[in-house]
Amino acid sequence: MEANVNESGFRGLDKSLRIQKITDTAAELFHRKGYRSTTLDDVSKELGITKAALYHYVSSKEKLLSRIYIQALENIFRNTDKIAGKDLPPDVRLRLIIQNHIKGIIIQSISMFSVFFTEENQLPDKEFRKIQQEKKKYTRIVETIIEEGISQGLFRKSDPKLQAFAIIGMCNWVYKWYKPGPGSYTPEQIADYFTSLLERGYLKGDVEEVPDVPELSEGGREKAGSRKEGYQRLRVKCEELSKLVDEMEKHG
Amino acid sequence: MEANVNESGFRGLDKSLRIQKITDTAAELFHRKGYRSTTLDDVSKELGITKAALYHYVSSKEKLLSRIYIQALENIFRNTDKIAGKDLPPDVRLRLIIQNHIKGIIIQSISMFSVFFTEENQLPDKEFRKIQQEKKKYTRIVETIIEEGISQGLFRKSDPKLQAFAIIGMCNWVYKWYKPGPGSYTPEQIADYFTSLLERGYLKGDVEEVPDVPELSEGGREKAGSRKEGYQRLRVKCEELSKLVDEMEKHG
DNA sequence: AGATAGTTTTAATGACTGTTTAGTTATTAA
DNA sequence: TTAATAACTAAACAGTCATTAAAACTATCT
Repeated sequence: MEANVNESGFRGLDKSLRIQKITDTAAELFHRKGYRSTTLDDVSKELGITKAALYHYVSSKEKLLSRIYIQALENIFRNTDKIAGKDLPPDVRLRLIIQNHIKGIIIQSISMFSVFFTEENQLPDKEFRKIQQEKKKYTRIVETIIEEGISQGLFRKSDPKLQAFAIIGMCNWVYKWYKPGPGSYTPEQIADYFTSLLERGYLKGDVEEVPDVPELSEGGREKAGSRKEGYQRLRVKCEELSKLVDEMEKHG
Repeated sequence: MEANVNESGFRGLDKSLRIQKITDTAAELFHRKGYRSTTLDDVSKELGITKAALYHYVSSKEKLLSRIYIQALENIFRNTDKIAGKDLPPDVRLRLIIQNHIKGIIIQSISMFSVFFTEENQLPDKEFRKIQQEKKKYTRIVETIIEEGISQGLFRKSDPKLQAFAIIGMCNWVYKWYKPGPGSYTPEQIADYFTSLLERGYLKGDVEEVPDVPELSEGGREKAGSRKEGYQRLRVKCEELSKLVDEMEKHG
C-alpha cells in the first residue's frame, strides 16, 4: 500500500537530479501506458510524492513531455556534427553515425525514445514543428554522407534520401524489439551487424559485377547483363513478383 | 460550421460499409491525434453523425481500436503463408515478403498501421498479448526464410533473428516518412529499392571475397584476410570507432 | 393509416484528471 | 528568536469524455 520508495528514493537528491528523476520516471510511464493515459498521479505515486509536489519542478504535463523530446534530441545530436564533419571516408562516417544512433537509443534508455517516436502529436504545434525539423536535419546528415560516398565512387548509385530512410528506419526500430538483459546484444554488436548487412547485403557474394540500384523514376529497368549463372534469377523484378502473388490469390 | 459531409456521405451506405467507414475514419483520427486524445465526438463529427449514433455500430471505443488491429493483421498475413510455403528460392520468397509488407502498409492506408504500431498499450491485456504473438509469428516467418537461405548457401552467415528485425524495421518505418502524392514512389519502387539494398548493400562491390557477418558472440573478430587494397579500412571495427568518438568528445 | 423495427438525436450521468489555491512543514539566514 | 524561503500536502475547481437512457424520426410492411 505504501508509495513506491524504490531505486534510491527521491528526497535525498539535489535539485537537478530530482528533476532528472522526474523526467525519467515520466518517460518510463509514458512509454508503458502512453502519454495521454498516464496521469500525473501515476507519475507522482511512482516517485513517492504528491501530484502537487510535481508542480514544484515541472510547470505542466506538456512541459514534461517537451523535456523528454529535448533530451532525446540532445542525445542523438551529441556526436553527429563531429562525426559528419570529421575528415574520414564516407563509409566510416556512416558506420559511426549508425553506431552513435543505436547506442543513443539503447543506452540513453529505450523508454525515452519510445516516447520520442510515438507521442509527437501530443506536442503543441510549435514544438511539433521544431522536432520535425530536427528530424529532417538528421536525415539530411545521413543523406549527405551517402551522397559523398556515391560521388567518391565508394557507394553504389542510389537515391540518397530513400537510402537514408531505410537505414534510419532499421536503426530506429530497435526500440521496438530490444530487451536489455544478460543475454542481449550490446549496442555495438547490433551496430556492427547492421553495418555489415547494409554495406554488403545478405546475399553471398560471388557475383562478377553488382548492378546499380534500379532506377526509381521509370518502369523500364535493367536489362540482365553479364552476370554469373545462378544469380540471374535473383534479379526477378517486382512487377513479375506481383503477378505471382496475384496468381496465388486466385488459385489457393 | 456544418458537419463534415465529405467523401460520399455516410447515410447512403449499407451496413457493413458503414462500419468499415467508421473504422477507417477512426483510424485516421487516431493516427492524427492519438487514440486517447481522440474523442468519440471527434469521430462522429467527422462522420457527420452524433456520438450516440456511433454506439449503434460499435459497442465501445476499445472495440473500435481492436477492429483496427484485426484489419491490419489480416492485411499483412493475407499472403504471407502462401509466399512462405511456395516452392521458390529463399531470396525470391524474401523479396515477395518485403514487397507484400510495404504494399500492405502503404496501400491499406498508413493511418491503420500507424495506429497498429503505436497504440498497442491501449489494448486490453488479452488482446495485447494476442497481437504480440502474431507479430512474433511474422518475425518467425522472415527468420525461417533467412535460415533456409543460409543453409542453402545462398545467404551469408548471420543471426537470422537479428536480420529479420533489421529488415522488418526498415520496412515498418515507411509509415513514418511516406507521404502519398503525385511525385511519390510507388510501393513497388520502394520494395525494389529496399531489396536491392538489402541483398547487395550500398558499397560498390569490387571485392574478391565478402567476409561473413562478424560473429556476434565474442570480441575477437575477423583477421583481415585477402581482400583488395582500399577496402581494408572499411572493415574498421566498432570498438575502434568508439574510441574515436570518445576522443572527439574530449578534444572539440 | 398504423404498427414495427431500425436508426439517430437530445440530454444526462458519473467518473476522471490537469491545474490551482491555500496552507503546512522543514530548513536556512539574519 | 525572527524572518524568509523552499519543499511539500490536501482539497477542490473546472472541464472533459465514455457511456447510457429515453425520446424522436424514418422507412417499410401490413
